[in-house]
Amino acid sequence: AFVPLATKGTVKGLEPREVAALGYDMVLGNTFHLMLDPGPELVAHFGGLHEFMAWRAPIITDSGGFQVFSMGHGTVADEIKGRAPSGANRMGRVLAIEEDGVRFRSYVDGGERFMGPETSMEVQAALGSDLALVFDECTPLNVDRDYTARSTERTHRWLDRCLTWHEQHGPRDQLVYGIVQGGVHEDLRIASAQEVAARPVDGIAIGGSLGADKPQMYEVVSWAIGGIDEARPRHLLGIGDVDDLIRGVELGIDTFDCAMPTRLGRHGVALVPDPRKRWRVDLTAARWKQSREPIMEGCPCPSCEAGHTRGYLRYLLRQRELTALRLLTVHNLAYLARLMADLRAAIASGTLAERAAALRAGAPPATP
RNA sequence: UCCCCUGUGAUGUAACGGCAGCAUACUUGACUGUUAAUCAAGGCGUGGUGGUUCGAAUCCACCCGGGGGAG
Repeated sequence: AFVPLATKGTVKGLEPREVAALGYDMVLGNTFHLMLDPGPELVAHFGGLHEFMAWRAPIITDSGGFQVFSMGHGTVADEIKGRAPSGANRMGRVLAIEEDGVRFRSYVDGGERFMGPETSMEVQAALGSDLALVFDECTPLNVDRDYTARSTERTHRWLDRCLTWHEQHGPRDQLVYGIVQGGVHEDLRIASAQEVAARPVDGIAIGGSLGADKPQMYEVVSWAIGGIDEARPRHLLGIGDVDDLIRGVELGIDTFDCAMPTRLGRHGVALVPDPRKRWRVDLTAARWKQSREPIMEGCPCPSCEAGHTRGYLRYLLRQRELTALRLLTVHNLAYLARLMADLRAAIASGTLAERAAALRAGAPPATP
C-alpha cells in the first residue's frame, strides 16, 4: 500500500474525506515538523493528531530522523548530483549529532532545539499515532563507509532506547517500526536488518541512502530485505516513483510513503503510464496550450472524470489557480492507489511477475 | 501653431557621462521518510539620425511616437 504524506497534519491541498475517498486508509505525519509547530502540547490539547486533523483512520508518524539528513545534506537529488544543499536547509541547521541525539536550529523561531530517541518517542506518544517510527540517523550517500558503520551502530542503540521508552511510557496501542540503515554497503545493510529484526518491533522500515541510481537502490533494498524475516510488515521509506513502487513490491515491500505524487501535483506534473517520460507529464508546458486531451486517457479519477483538458490545466497552472494543484494531487494519488491495488490483486492471483512487467512497460493500472 | 513633460526586453521599472540591472510574464529543466502552490536555468531591451566626449540610456540638435497645457 502507498501512504500519502501529511507532514504537517494535512495532505497538502486535500481534505481528509477526499484522501479517504481515493482509497487511502493511512497517512504519514512528521514528528519533527509537528514538534516545532504547533508543538506536541497543542496537538495533545486537541486530543491527538487524529482529532486535530480530523483523520479517523491510522496515522504513521515519522520520527524526525530524516530531517537531520535533509537539513545537513539537502535533497536526495542534490546529493546524488553533487549539488550544494539548497531549499530545505536554507534556514534549518544541524548543530551537532551526538550519542544522545541531535542539536539543531529550529526553522520556526531560530532557537536551538534537541531531539533524541526519547524525545521523538515522547512527541509521537503525544501525537497519538497508530504507528511510530524509531529515531534514526539517515546517513547520506556522500559519506565514507566508516562513518556509515558507526552511524548505523548508533542508530541501533537509539532503536533500543526508543523501545525502552515506548515500553515504559508509550501508548499501549501504538505500534513501533524499527529502521534499517547501513548506507549502500551490503554487509552493513544485512547486519542492520538482522539487528532490527532481532528486536521486538512490530514492523521494519528501510531507510537511509539507497544509492545513486535505481539499479543500486533495488540492490540495496534486496540486501536489507534479505536480513528480515517474513513475518512482519516491511516499509520502504521515501520511495514513490511508479517504477520504484512496482519493483519494491516485487522485492517484498508491503508499504511505501513518498512526497512525490503530492509534490509533483502541486508543481504541475501528472502521473501517466508512460515509462519513456518517467511516468510524468508536465502540464505547464507550452505544447498543451490548445490540447483537448484529458490528463490521462481512460483515467477514472475524479479530476479526469470531470472532463478537464490538459489545455485547461495548463491555463489554471499558469494562473496559479489552486484548483489545478488540487486536481493534480487528486489525480496522482488516485493513480498510485490504483497501481498498488493492481499489484495487490496480482499477488493474490499469483501473477505478480507478469503484471509487474506489463505495468513497467506502460500498461495503465487497472480500475478496481 | 506654440510651450512643457516623456520614450529602456512582452509588461512595469532601475542605472553621479563609465560592464544596461530588477520584478513579473514567457520558454525549458528539476523534484523519492515535503520548511517546496517550490527551486533552477534560458531568451528577449536603450524609438530614429547626427553631434559633443576617451566613453552616451544619460548631454546637444533635429525627426518620429505618447501625455499634458495654451490657442
